[in-house]
Amino acid sequence: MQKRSEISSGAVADLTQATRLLLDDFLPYRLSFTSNLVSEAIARAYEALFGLRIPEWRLIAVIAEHDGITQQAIGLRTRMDKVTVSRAAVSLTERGLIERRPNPEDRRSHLLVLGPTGRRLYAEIVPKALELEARVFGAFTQAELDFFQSMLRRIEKIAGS
Amino acid sequence: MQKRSEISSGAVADLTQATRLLLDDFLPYRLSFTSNLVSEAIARAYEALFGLRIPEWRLIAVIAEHDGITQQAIGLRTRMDKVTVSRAAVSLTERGLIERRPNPEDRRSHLLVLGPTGRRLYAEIVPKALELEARVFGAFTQAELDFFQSMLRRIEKIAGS
DNA sequence: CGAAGGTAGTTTCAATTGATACCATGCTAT
DNA sequence: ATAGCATGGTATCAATTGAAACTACCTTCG
Repeated sequence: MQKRSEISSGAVADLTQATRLLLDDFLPYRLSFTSNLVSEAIARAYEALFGLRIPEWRLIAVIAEHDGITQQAIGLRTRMDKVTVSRAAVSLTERGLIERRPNPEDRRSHLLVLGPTGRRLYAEIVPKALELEARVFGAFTQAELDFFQSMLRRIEKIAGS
Repeated sequence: MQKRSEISSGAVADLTQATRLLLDDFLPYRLSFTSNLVSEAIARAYEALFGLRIPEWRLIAVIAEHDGITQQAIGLRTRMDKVTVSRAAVSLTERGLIERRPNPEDRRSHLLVLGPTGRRLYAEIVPKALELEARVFGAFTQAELDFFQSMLRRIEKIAGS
């Protein structure tokens, strides 16, 4: 397969060249493509195993890691819309997985904590999540994974500003 | 920041450990997070610059690269839903950017080609797209980018089956 | 104080998405 | 040939999403 020339070089000049095969090597596209593939697989698994949708699972994870966090802090951290966070929080509360405690410092907000049931569920989820991760990323060396992680974070820094 | 242990090792055993900081280093999450960040930036730019949504821009790119492709082939190649492809094709036809020729080999399908206007637009889009790409990925060396690409493709192979 | 403006979270609504059903055409086997 | 099943593409509908308006509370400043 032919390779596109370097991104930052003057590759653009030769339109005939650029006209062929832009999309396949276009990194934003490639990244989105791969991410969707992985996300779909994960989403299906969570839905089937625990009846959780992605935002719900993320809330559980974040709350488990940061007990008593507020919804808006979750939004900041995960970049989920506050509406999405709100809906997931309501749904998880209804299912008895999390509790919303009043925030003594600000009565507009709630502090979210896992209830006993939620904590138990989380303990079930974690190994399963790692297993799913390993199914996709288990074939790579630790060095490759570290590098991949660090690249993702560098990209985030650049794109997120 | 504490680092999670290796994926494929028995890290799961220590729940106290796993209970902290699962999400931030969880690769499917990280991947989706980064991808969304980049996609949003790109989508905004295309919308603002050319009035194109992502599926439409993808169609244009694929058609430019594969003149006379059918909708279903586009769906296969890009993993876009056939409904999404259909809508984008209709919209682009209405805007006079592409033409749908009858397929002599199968009267159910159309062969999509860029019209003159579409071709001109594509010629404008390409350099802009490369520029956007460079804005996010320009800080990396070619070796890093190649490696990143190849990892994405390996991940696709594993997750896409 | 209390008016003015800001923020946490929810509700509402419109847009986007994808599953499903559907139509027209194509293919295969009798 | 034609009956029966498969496929390209479109239409319909229900679910998901996020923008904007709204409510309740908080903060600042005259």
